[in-house]
Amino acid sequence: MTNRMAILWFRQDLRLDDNPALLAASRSGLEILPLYIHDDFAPGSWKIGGASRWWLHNSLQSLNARLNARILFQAGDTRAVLSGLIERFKPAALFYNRCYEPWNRNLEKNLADLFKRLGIVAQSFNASLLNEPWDIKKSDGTPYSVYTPYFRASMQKLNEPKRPQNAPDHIRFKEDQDSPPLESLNLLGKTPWYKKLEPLWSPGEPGAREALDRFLKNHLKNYAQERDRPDLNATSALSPHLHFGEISPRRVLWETRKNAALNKSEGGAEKFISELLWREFSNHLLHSHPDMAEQPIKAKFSRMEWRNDKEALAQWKRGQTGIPIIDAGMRQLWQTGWIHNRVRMIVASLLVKNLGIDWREGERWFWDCLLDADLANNAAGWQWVAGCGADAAPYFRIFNPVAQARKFDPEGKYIRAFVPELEKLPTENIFEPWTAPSPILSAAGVNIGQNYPAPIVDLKVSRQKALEAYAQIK
DNA sequence: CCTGGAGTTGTCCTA
DNA sequence: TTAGGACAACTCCAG
Repeated sequence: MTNRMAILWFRQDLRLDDNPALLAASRSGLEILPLYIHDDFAPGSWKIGGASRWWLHNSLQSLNARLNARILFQAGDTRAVLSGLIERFKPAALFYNRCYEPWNRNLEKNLADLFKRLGIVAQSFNASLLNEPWDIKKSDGTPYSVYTPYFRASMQKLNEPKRPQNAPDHIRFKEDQDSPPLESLNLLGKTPWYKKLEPLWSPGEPGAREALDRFLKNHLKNYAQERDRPDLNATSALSPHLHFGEISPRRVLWETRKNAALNKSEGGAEKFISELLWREFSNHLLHSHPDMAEQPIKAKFSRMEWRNDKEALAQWKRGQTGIPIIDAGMRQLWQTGWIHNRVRMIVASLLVKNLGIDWREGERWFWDCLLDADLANNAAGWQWVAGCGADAAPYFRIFNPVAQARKFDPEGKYIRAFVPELEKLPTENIFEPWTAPSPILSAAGVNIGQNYPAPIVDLKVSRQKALEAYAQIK
């Protein structure tokens, strides 16, 4: 005999607003048992990274508080946990939202069989994307590989978007269960390195909504102009919130359009929505190229011979390359768990094109350090920079980190924030301190090779080498 | 099947 | 100082 209860399985949808699985569960009239399973079963290098673990811990804590501390926390094999709970509670139904990593897609397929065998009604929903990756197709039925036509096709579907659904007024929980504490998931390591993140971020649904509102109020209007400026806090920084599903992309789209109509911010809104669609496009690509995180989309790139330079890689990771904008970016990543998008491109370009190191090394480092580490977005970004993506930059497009810094950090403010040893250099010298006259260096207390490294790579020479290497595999 | 237009994010040189 | 063209062709996509 079945209980009048349902399991609501939370995954990358840690919110109450516009959460279709939660809504379906609450409309079912059944008593709800909210469940979270920590099962770090991703293959190879894709175990959840250190920074993401901190975010997840805090996001779960926030969600649990919003659910009257009713979440049942479980660690272990998802199939085993679910079958055990189904045996024990005999729920009438199970509700969850889908995930899109290949291993999660496979898990969901396997679970469908399990649920069938156990005779339980399971319903899954899309809470993470505006469109399902497989719903956008060219007229011949095949997936897109170029962004712009993908964008146009998606926008047609989004002309009449579904209105985001508010959280249910009332949730009827199943009677008290003994639940292991959140701490039993062991998401936080012993070293409290993550203390430094606490003043910077607010994981959880309320923090996500605050970030959206702050962005729309202060930065949407000028987004098209200011989005590329790492020295301004002009981006939404919603990426970690979106990754963990603390805010719905439909909510973001809806509120953006509302704000744009009220404040005549159409230009900024269009650009911002286009960024939201890049997230969709990455998931579209991941769906048509499930091995995209490991293998170049353009097959000829498997012929590329990358340099195995452990020392240069380590210097890049630590922000000790001697190129200020690179070091600022890599230190921002290490210190804050996030990098401005423009700077992601610059540091990635240096690693892949100037240092000649395999893009997958950078991809893995980002995976461990980023709070917004997301398989589809991370892989798509790295493949784009490396030139092996479906829709990549022409191979001769190699960022010059000095020119980029001059253009997008014109006063050197961003560099000074993360590379304090260069703080006192005049702005005209801060972008390439190795060319500064020695009296200026001394006056600023900078001693190249002593308290700030000499550049580990000659930008001009390495650019030429990269052009040749890329010409080779054409 | 053919055709033409277009393709996130750049750099460097020249006039 | 600044604006425009070269860098290279190739693939994608819509009609």
